Formats: sequence, structure tokens, C-alpha cells
Amino acid sequence: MLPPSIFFTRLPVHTDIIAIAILYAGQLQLLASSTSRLHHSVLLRLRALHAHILASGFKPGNYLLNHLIHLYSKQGDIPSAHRLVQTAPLPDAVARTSLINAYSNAGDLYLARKVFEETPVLVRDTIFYNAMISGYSRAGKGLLAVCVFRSMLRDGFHPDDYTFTGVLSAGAYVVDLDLIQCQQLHCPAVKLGAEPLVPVSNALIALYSKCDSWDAGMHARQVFDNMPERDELTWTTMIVGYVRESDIFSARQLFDEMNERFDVVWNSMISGYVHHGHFTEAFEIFRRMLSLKLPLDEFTYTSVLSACANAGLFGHGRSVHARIIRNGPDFDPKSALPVENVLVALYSRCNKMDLARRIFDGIQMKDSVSWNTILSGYVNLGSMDDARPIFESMPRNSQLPWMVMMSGLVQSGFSEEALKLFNRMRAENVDPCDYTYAATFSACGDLGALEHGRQLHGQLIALGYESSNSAGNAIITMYAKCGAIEEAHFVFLVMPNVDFVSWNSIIAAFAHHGHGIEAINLFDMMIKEGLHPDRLTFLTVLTACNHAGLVDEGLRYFKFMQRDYGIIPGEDHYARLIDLLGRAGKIEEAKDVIEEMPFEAGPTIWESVLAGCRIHKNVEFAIHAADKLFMMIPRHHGSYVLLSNIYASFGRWEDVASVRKLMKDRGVKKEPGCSWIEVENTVHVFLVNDTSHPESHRAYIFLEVLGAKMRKLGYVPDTSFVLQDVESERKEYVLSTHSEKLAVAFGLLKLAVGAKVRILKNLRICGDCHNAIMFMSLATGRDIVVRDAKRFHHFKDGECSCGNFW
DNA sequence: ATAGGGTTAG
Repeated sequence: MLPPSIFFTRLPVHTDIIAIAILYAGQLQLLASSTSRLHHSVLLRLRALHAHILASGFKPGNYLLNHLIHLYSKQGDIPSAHRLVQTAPLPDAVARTSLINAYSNAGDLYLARKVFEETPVLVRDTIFYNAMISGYSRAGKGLLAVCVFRSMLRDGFHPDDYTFTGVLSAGAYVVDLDLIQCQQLHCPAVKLGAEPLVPVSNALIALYSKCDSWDAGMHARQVFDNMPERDELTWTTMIVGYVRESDIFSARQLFDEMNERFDVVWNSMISGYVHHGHFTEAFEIFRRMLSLKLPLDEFTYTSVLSACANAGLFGHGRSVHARIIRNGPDFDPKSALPVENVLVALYSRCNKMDLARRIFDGIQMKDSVSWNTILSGYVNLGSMDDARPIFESMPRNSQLPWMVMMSGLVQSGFSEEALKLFNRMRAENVDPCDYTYAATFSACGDLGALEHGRQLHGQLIALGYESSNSAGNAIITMYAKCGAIEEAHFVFLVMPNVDFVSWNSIIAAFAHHGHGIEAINLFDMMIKEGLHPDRLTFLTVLTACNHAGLVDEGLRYFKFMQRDYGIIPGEDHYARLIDLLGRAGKIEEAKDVIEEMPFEAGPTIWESVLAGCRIHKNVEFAIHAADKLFMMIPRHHGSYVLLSNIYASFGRWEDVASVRKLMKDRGVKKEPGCSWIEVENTVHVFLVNDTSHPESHRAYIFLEVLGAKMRKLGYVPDTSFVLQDVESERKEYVLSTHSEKLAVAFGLLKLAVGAKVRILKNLRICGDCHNAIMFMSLATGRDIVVRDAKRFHHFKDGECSCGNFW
């Protein structure tokens, strides 16, 4: 092929037709000779030809001009195309159509619309309107496309089948599309007889599939059934429509009916199955793809890998990953990101954070999904130390990272940090959402920061989130943990949409405050309202029975749970039941339950036994339980403490000493989960927060008693504890209001009843701690044993005796 | 006379 300039000069230019021939010759030759990167050279050639035409003095007519405009538009040189449109002596619908299409393809709907508006109605035609409609349609601007369609009819133009394809596909983007709207778009297409045409019907099926109504799905199927012929897109659209409606069964039926399956359909089936949790079926389709040697693309891999991640199938996931590495990616490296992201999710999910991290570090262009995935990977494993640096270096302009981080911090016990993060979120101009509020409330609950929580509650209402269930449920729990049971109840009563979590929360609120009967009444109401209790609900109900001492009811609910709700009791349920029996002194029954359990009793069970034995001073069975515990978790601090407390209550100090020696020999260290007060010159009280412990409601009672006694001693416990260190330089420790009050109460509670606790923060309480513990002993009617470096102090009946351990 | 146009999915 000669270079265009020579080609051109050889031929006399008399008509548009010859120039067109040359234009096309040049373009077609290039199109044929190279498969990629033709864009630029075609454009150069086009410009050269254009220059020649101008230089030759030939004045292009409409015909040639339109071709030039079309070619410039197709090649993406919109400015040149636009200039030519403007230089044309008369406005021309054909030229404008090309230009509108060019702008629409470039995503510039505003300029496309401008060209559209600047074209007089007189010169417009149907195709011209169609260009604008499909432009809006492809951009997802459904309503605008429909508006253009209406103006088209108003201007007196006749829509054709292309018009309907555009309008129908635009309709699918209308938000909250209903059946009536679908039919309003459908009817004109039927009248014109355009319906049986494949693209029109395809668009119709897609339209009805997007509509959230069962009837609409039937309509889609009707269109499908009435089609005289179908193409791959017809099948795909119908199948994907079923998947969207969660009708995987029908989707699969259609899939099996297809003779020739388009690639996308396979992927749609897999991702449909994954989306609805049918992982086995997803793998089955994937295996068939493999055996048929079908091409796998990035969509196949992401779907299958996410199935592995969701099902926690590390082995499967790794072999798919190996396959990608072995075969080399079958997809455009540019599309690798979603695959890499899902690999990070897979390995995080399977506790292989080092592998996840390696893939994450290898991603060049990390997107927000990559960052969020690795962040939640660490957070879900409770590795907040790894999560923090990720959070600090990632983009934080969306709510998601804050949500993940805050809820992670709360769950790992860093409630104060979560509250700080909430403030930082605002400083960084990210609007808190109901989920971040929920995390914040839960932090307030853990810290006992009632006033802070109240203020946030007010803010939440002001922001209009009050109807959010996640926030509302968190608020109930927050008030409950702070001891404000009436407020918790009020929030529950005014919540617009109460779900089973709300019920669980309010039942737990009453149960943990010692209002066992009220909790059980609420539970009965919940059942009457037709809500489905889950295993957690029953766990709470058993707790409630525990508090109210309702042994028979507890047993009844335990049976009810299995018989009427098919919930298989877990170890935690059994532990509550045994706790209930043990507390009631029914050690023999507890033994029977342990015998009849379908599994071996684990540590939680024996801990409950031990606690029961302590209350009823059953040394024999306590020793048995402790032996089990020592075997299962030999370095569990709490078991030793419980046992030595039992010995102490009998005054068996030698045994206490031998337990302590055992601890020393075995290297049992104090754990964050179980600590006690150390009396030296100062006292350490740990802020604890396990309101789920059956005894924890007593903290609030203790708090009151303690407050009254301390006031007599001259302390001011209402707003803050201002305590003086007698020993050293009369330092003052000013402790804030609620969290520290709870800290003291919970710390002493732990001391008194051996509740399982978590340390959040160290506090130093100075002054006459001895007296405070004495009051505790009197208030609870319990013996309290405290040890310091050399001695133990046994508080009993308002007196304190000391003894030596060794 | 001629030139400008379509649907869809993970």
C-alpha cells in the first residue's frame, strides 16, 4: 500500500466519493495490518488526509465532512470532530449524531447534551435522538434518557427498535424501579412491534430483572419464553436475573438447558452460588470448567477464591492460587487487583497473615479494598498491634476503615483508644455513621462512661440516626453496662424497628442486673411477638434464671431450646446450666449433667463447677474440678485462685500454701484475664469489664455500698475519687467519674466472687484500702482473702486476720 | 443516493 499522500495525488479529486474511498482505504489497511495500537497511526493518517484535502483546495461537501467527523469521533479526536461540526455551513443530524456518540463514549454527557441542544429540532431525526438516549443509558442516567425519549415523542418523532433498546436499558438504572414503570416502558415497544427483536427483548429481560418484585421476574421469563430466537446475551441476562432474585434453582435449570454456554454464564453461576453460600455447587461448576478446559478469567478466580475464603477452605484456595501462578494469569494483568485482594482475604481468613501480608505488600496499585481487607484481617484476629500501622498509612477518607478499626479496638479491649479514634474521625472530616456510633457506645459501656455515652446518644438523635438498629442495640447495652437499666429499657421501648438483637440486648440488660424474672418475662414476650431466639438469647435466659435462682425454669428453657428451636446446646449453655445447679447447691445434678453431655467437659464447665463448689463449700468436688482444670489448662491462673479461695474459706492455710507452691513450680503467671488486688503500700485495682459474668450485676450494688461507706470516711466518690497517698509525698490521684468507680467496684467484685475479669487500665488507689475491703466483706457477707508480698489478709465478719503463706 | 445507531453479564 502506497503512503496516502502518493495515493492521493495520483487521483484527481473531483467528488466526495473518491476522497471517501481514500480515507477508508487508508484506515482499512491499517486496521488490517495491526491488531493493537492502531489508534494513533490511524489518527495521524486521517489528519494527513484531511490536510491534503484542505491543501488541494477542494471544498468538502456534507458527505465528506460527515465521514471525516465520523472518523475523528471514532478515533477519539473529539476536538477535531467538534471543530468540523462547527465549520459546517448547515447543522446536520448525521454529523451531530457522531459527535454526540463520541462525547458519550468519552463519558462527557454534559457536552453531548450541549451538542444535542444546539441542534435545531427541524434537522433532527430519530437516530439523532437515539444517540442521546443511549448515551444517557450507558452512563446509567436512566431518568434523563427517559426524559429525552419523552421530548422525542413530544417533538413528533417516531421511535424505532433502537430507541426502545436504549430506553429499556436506561429504565434498568432507575432507582426503586417498580412494575408499573417497567410496563409503561414495555407497552410502546409492543405497540410498535419491536418486542420480538433480540436486543429489545434482552433489554426488557434486564429491565424486569432489575425490578424488585416477584411479578417482574415472571414478566422477564414471559418475554424470554416468547422470543422467536435467542442469543447468548438472552440466556445470560435471564440467568443473571434469577441469580439476582436469589432463585439459584431456576438459574441452574436454565444453565443446564443451554446448549452452548457463554463464558460469562459460568462465572455468573459460580458467583451466584458463592453469594448465597452454596460453596459446594460453586466448586462443582468450577471443576466442570476445568475439565472442559474453558478459559478462566479474573472473574472466575475471584468468585472461586472468595468461595474458599468464605468457607475457610485453605487447601482449596491455595491450590487455586497455585494454579494461577503455574499457568500464569489467564487474564489481563490490569485486572489482577481484584484477584490479589481476594487472595489477601483468603489467607487472612485462614489465619495465614504472613502469606496475606506478602501478597498485600506485592500489590503495586493498592485500592481501598486491598487496604480494608488486610486491615480487617488483622482486626479479626485481634492483632491490633499490626492493625494500627496499617490504619495509619492507609487512606482514611471513607467510613469503613474507621468502623473496622473502632470495632476491633472495642473487641480487643482498647475502649479508650476507640473513643479517641471517634474524635479523630471527626477531626479528619469523616462523618461518623451509625456503625461507628455503635462501636463508640460499646466502648462507653465497657468503660462505664455513662455521661459520655448519654451525650453521644443525644448527638446520634440530632444526626437522625435514631432509627438505626445497630446503634440502638449498642445504646441499650451501653446503658445496661453503665447501670442505667431504666434508660436502656426506655431506648428499647421507643426503638422503631426492634429486631432479635434488640431483644437479646434488653433481656441481657435485665438478666445482668439481677432482674431475672423481668428478663424471663421479656423473653416470653419476645416469643409471643413471633421473633426467633438464637443460641445467645437462650444463653442470656439461662443467666437470668441463674440470677433469679429459678433452677426448674432454667432446666425447662434448656429443653425448650432444643425441642422447639432445634438449637443444640454448646459448652457455654451447659456451663450456664451447671453454674445454675451448682449455685443452687445441686452438685449431684450437676455431676449427672456432666456425665450425660454429648462431649467431654471443657474448662468452662469445670470452672462453673469450681465456682459452685466454692459457694457451697464442697471441697471434695472442687478438688476434682480443679484437677481437671489443672490438666486441661495447667497455667490458668484463675483455677488456682478459685481453689485457694475455697481452702481459705475453710481456714486450710496449708492447702492454700501448697496451691501457691504449685503455681510457683508450674510458673503460673498472672494473666490479664484474671488478676487480683495487691496490697502493699498502695493498692492496684484493675479496671475490669465482664458484665456477662453472672455476678457482675452486683458491682452496681457494691458501688452504692462502697460509695456510702467511703463518704463516711471523708472520700468523695460521687464525681471522682480524690485519694491521697499517705505513704509518699501526699500525691493526689484524681480519677475520672464513672470508669474508675466501676473499676473499683469490679476490682473488688473480682476479689469477692472470683468473676472473670479483663484488665483495661491500671489504677492506683491510695488511702485506707484495708477499710474499703472490710466494707466489701461486710456488704457482701463474704470472706475476702487478699495477699500482699508476704502475707494474706483474711477479712471476715468485720475483722481481719493475717496469716503466712509459707 | 449517501453518511450517523442497539442489547448484557460476573
